[in-house]
Amino acid sequence: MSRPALHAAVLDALGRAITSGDVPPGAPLTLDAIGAEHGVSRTVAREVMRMLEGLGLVRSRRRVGLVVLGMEDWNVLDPRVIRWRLQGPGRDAQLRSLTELRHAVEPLAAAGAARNAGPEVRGELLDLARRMRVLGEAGDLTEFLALDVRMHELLLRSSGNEMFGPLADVVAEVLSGRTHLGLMPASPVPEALDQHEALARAVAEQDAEAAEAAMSAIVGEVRRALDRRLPGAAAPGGGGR
Amino acid sequence: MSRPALHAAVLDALGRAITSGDVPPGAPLTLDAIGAEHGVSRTVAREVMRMLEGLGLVRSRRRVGLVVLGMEDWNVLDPRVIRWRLQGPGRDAQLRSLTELRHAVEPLAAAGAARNAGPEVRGELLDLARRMRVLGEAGDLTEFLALDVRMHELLLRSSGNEMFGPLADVVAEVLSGRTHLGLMPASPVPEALDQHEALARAVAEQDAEAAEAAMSAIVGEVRRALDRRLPGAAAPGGGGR
DNA sequence: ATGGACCATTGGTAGCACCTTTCGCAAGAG
DNA sequence: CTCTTGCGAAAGGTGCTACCAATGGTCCAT
Repeated sequence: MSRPALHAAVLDALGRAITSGDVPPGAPLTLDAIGAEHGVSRTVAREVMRMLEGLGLVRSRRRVGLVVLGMEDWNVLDPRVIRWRLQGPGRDAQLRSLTELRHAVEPLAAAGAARNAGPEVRGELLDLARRMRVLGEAGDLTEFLALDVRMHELLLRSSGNEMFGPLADVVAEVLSGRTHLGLMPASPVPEALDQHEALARAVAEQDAEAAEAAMSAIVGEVRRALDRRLPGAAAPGGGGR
Repeated sequence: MSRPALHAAVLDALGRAITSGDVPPGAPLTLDAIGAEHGVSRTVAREVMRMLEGLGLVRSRRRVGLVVLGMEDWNVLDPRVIRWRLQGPGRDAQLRSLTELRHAVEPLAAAGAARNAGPEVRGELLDLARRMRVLGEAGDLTEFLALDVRMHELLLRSSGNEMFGPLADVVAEVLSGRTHLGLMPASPVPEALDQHEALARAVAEQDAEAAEAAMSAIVGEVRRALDRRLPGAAAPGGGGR
């Protein structure tokens, strides 16, 4: 609280309100209204507005104020937007989208890591896989989650592609969201442990193809589990509008 | 130019300066300096700073001013950061990274589009492929580029995953950058035309697997062409530091 | 319908009080 | 003489208020 979290607080409130659909697209806001609502001055309201504008959540127009934009204009890849959407009603859809994104990116990242990771990273991966087995079989979900997150982060950041690194936060959110939402079995299934071990070994042996396959298997399994638990929009064959 | 564009101009200048490495990480800026440098008031400088902060380019600290952050903190997925990096010295690396990202995402997006796209989109895709062949064989690179961009955009936006849509801008940048950089042959190779046609047909027939394969072939070819023209960091087998 | 006047609201500037953080300097200890 | 400790001052972001300019809806008059 010692931090001047003034901007952050207002930004968070507005961001959540918009991404949750609480403030629908097209709704008009004004700086004064924001200022009054949150008890801040016009200046800070303006700066918050600039940030929201940067995130594509609103657009500022003279005489009319701030117009809330629709999801098609949002910077849905921005970590803040992701986090906001992950709370609020769009959570399931967001989780599904992010998992598909993971399915796209992580296998390639694993392959890249197999090619680029240094000996230190390779060692840590093996160590992580080993400890995951121990903790997984012991049923310690919390610690298991931490290792899981760490492994994926390590791979994304060692992939040699700086565009993949930031997705580590996303993966962390998805994994922890999945765990805390009770979408995980009480104890990780043995297959998951095997797959992570295979993944770590593939990277350690610099076998890009095997790493890609292993990661693809892991995320694919996650995706299938998600579809099983959250029946919804993914029904194939339905024509769009 | 009718727009005041004051913020935008300063933001652009600062963003380019930072992402190009012209202003190195750790360098100190102050609001007053920014204001004086660009002839704007402190307020504008502050709002620009807030946007830069939102992009992860700088961090504001009391008494010290704005410290420029390193690339690991940048929001490298933000369209503005991408655009800035696409100009300036990091261009090649950026092009390579983005192409790899495309390689990750676009095949899945194509598969999604095959499942989700409505008849209207499917029709437009077929039409696009047809016109691409005509223009490609005529050697009209500019118009060809426009159609190419449109096709990829259509697929990304129809993929049913809202996380993929924003990447359409990225793809557009990459494609146009590639063309304008002379990385394209004077006339598109027939294979590319065939592949795009196969892609459009696969989506039209709602054959997700074929669409994924076709798109993978397209982007894979692009990637290989890029590696051929820009020898560099991608050498496999080299251990990290 | 069309043109013009009005005015709400953002865009931009200026200056102020406040508070945190850092730096420099001085004094004392070893 | 050097190193540590502590204190005070300055620097610079944080937040506020007040003010004017620009602009584009809105609405009225013709």
